[in-house]
Amino acid sequence: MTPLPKDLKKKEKIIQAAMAVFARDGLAKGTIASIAKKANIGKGTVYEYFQNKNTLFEHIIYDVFKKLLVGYTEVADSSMKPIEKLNYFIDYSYDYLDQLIKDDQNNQMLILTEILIFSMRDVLHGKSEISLSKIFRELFETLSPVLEDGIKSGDFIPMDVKYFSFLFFASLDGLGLHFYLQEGYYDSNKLKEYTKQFFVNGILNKRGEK
Amino acid sequence: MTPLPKDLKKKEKIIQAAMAVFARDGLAKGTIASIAKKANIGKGTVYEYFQNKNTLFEHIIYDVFKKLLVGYTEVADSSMKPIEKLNYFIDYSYDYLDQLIKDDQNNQMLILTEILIFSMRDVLHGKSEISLSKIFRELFETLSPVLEDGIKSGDFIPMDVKYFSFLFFASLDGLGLHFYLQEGYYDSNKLKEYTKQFFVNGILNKRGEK
Amino acid sequence: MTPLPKDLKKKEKIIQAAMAVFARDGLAKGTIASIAKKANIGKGTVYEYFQNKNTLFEHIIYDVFKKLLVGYTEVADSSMKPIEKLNYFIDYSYDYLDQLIKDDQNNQMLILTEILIFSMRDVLHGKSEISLSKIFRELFETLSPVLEDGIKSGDFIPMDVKYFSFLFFASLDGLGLHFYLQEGYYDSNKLKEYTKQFFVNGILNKRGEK
Amino acid sequence: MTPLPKDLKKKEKIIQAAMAVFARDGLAKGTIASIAKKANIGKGTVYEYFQNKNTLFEHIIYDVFKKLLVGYTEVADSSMKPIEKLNYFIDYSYDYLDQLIKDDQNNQMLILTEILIFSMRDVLHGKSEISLSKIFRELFETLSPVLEDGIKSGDFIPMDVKYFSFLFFASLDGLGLHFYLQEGYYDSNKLKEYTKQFFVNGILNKRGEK
DNA sequence: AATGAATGAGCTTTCATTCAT
DNA sequence: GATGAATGAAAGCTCATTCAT
Repeated sequence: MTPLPKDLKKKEKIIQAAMAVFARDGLAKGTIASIAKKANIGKGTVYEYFQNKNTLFEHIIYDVFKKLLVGYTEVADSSMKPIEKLNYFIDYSYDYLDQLIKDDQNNQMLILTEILIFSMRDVLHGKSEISLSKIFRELFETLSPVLEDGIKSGDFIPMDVKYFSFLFFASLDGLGLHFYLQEGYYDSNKLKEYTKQFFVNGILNKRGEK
Repeated sequence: MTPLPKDLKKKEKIIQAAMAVFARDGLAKGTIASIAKKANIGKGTVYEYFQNKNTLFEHIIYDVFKKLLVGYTEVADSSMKPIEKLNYFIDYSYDYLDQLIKDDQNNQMLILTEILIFSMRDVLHGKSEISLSKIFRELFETLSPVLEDGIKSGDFIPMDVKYFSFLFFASLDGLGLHFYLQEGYYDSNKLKEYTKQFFVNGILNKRGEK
Repeated sequence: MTPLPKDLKKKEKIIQAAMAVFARDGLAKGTIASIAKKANIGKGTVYEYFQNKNTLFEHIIYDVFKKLLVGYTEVADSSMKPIEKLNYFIDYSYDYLDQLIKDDQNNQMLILTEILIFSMRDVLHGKSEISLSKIFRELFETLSPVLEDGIKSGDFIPMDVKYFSFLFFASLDGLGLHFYLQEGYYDSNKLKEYTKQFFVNGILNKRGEK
Repeated sequence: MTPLPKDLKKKEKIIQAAMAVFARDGLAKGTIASIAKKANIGKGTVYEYFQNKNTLFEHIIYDVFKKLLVGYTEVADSSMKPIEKLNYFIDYSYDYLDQLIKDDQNNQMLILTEILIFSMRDVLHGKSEISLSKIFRELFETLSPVLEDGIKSGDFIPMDVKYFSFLFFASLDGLGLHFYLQEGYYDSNKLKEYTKQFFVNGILNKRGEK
């Protein structure tokens, strides 16, 4: 692979530093100064790469979503059967969650929540350039083709895939948030099994049961 | 009804104003000045009732949870059958959500999210007096006795009520958050039905089906 | 003795409380609120007895000086011989100092310094009603008649009593201040002896020495 | 002479401005805003050079003491005889006092008093990093070697140099304070002579008088 | 391109003082 | 007379952003 051009590398370094800082201190309390320090660059340099603090955060959002999209799309595009895919969506989500929570350095879980509230505030004030709710929907709908396949093949019961996808991701997000908040009070594997019980069994077409 | 004593009224007025401001601007960006202005009082008066900004926010948290707890506890304590209660938990939640979303004045949905992120940050830094994760669990566990009754009566399949309660509330929270974020892109009634399909049907003991 | 009228008693109580607070926190940082609390009265009541914070402090100054004046005047008016009186001025001063320093409650030493700096600032801005430098001179000049007597009787060498009085009190003040500041690093009795050596011996008319 | 590097110059400028402001208004009432204005810089810039208001004042203390120490040490290290040195200590002090009083711009006399009360308060609360009473003692003890020399050479009577040094400086400080307070009511030269009479004659070993 | 010194708007918080009760 | 709730001016301090180097 060709190495990233120097500029991109520095841009990436700033984003990484900013994620760590915003996660620790929040978007409002996190300062450009500490981001610059963490990135080992000058304060002014941040402004060479990003218009302002908000823009920087929007780039973080973009980055986070890109990574999420790639991950879920890979699962959706894999050669597994629909049922396996759906199970894998859940496994993948819980693994991802575990990984986010373990990432003490960057506290990505908090970044996700900052993104959430930033997006909600954006709905209210509508200041940012990009439509954040649309980006969320894009993510949700990585599940839709899987569901459609499953319905076609008769594995899943008929349903509105748009709604199920939303239900699936929104629920998982809530679960992730509160799981983090409860700091190991609940067992991740047990939750995963319950989640599968509802979301996978809930739409399985139990043909053998007739 | 006897009116609230004058100071309680003013304290309440401040909390209402603060909720509106924090919802609109966030905890960090929302200023005491604008809270005071919205409450039609002097800046200094806020400090007569609350030690500082954070304490004020913690009072809001307390208020919000109290209201939630009372609501769900009432449902749990009602004379309905377990299945009806579970359904009603969902109906109640969606009604509550609708009401929160419609409350343009106070944007309570955003307050809930601010509470969420405040709590998560609290897990990270552990500064506040009260254990916020415990308060959340208290809320979750309003559902537990309902589930236990249902299991005893044979209406529900055996399950770990602690986990199901968590799964239920955490998912509903995620759904609420993203439903707000999507601003009517999804239909609330359709979502409600789907939610019931998974959470109610998912634990029904289908005796008649053999 | 007839008891003080109720008002005077309360005025006195406020002054006592104010002295304690100003000594501990300084004139600028000491608050009316804490004075009122210490005096067990309402904040507003302070303003019934004193126009404002500065006036209150000026009353303290007046009180402190009155006490000092009375003390030194008593010594000056006593039936001792001039040499004994001069010695006693020093003894009295050191005893007073000891007492001030031991008064942990009120830290009167700090009050004296606050008065000093208040007076100096007054010289600069000239805001207060009373001439503070004149009040200091009044205090200084309690020593003058003693000196004049001593000169007349031939006990003391001829000198400008006005200057010696100033020298005497100003030096003692400096000694008191720095003695307090050094917190027992120097021994009070040893200092007292040195002080006598300079100030008493320094003006003795050593007739027997020829 | 090479000019000070730019930042040292600005740091110095801030200290000068702060001295003027604190002298005029006191440490508590003097504001960062007025310091910045006097130094022709922005408010925030003050915080680029000093952590906070107290730290700034501590730097002033350090500066003032350094200057005093250098001055008295120079006298002590000069090639004069002990008696001359002692006389010169007094002359130097009165000259310094004259100069402080004449410095209308900075009112250094008031700064010294602010330092004094700051130090006393520090004894009470013990917040500052540096031991202020120790710094005062360092200053006092610039006189000690002079006295020791004089005793060895037989010029001075035997005495505890530590105590005499304290007595000397503490008295001079008191004299300075009250001289300032009396605004020319007393004549500086006459006071100087009296001071010499007590402090120099007081310890002279009058060998020829037998 | 990279920097960090400089800045002032803007924040939280304190508190002397007022005044209705 | 006594009170303390209410207030807003005023302060210390922070930090996003700019800009000369």
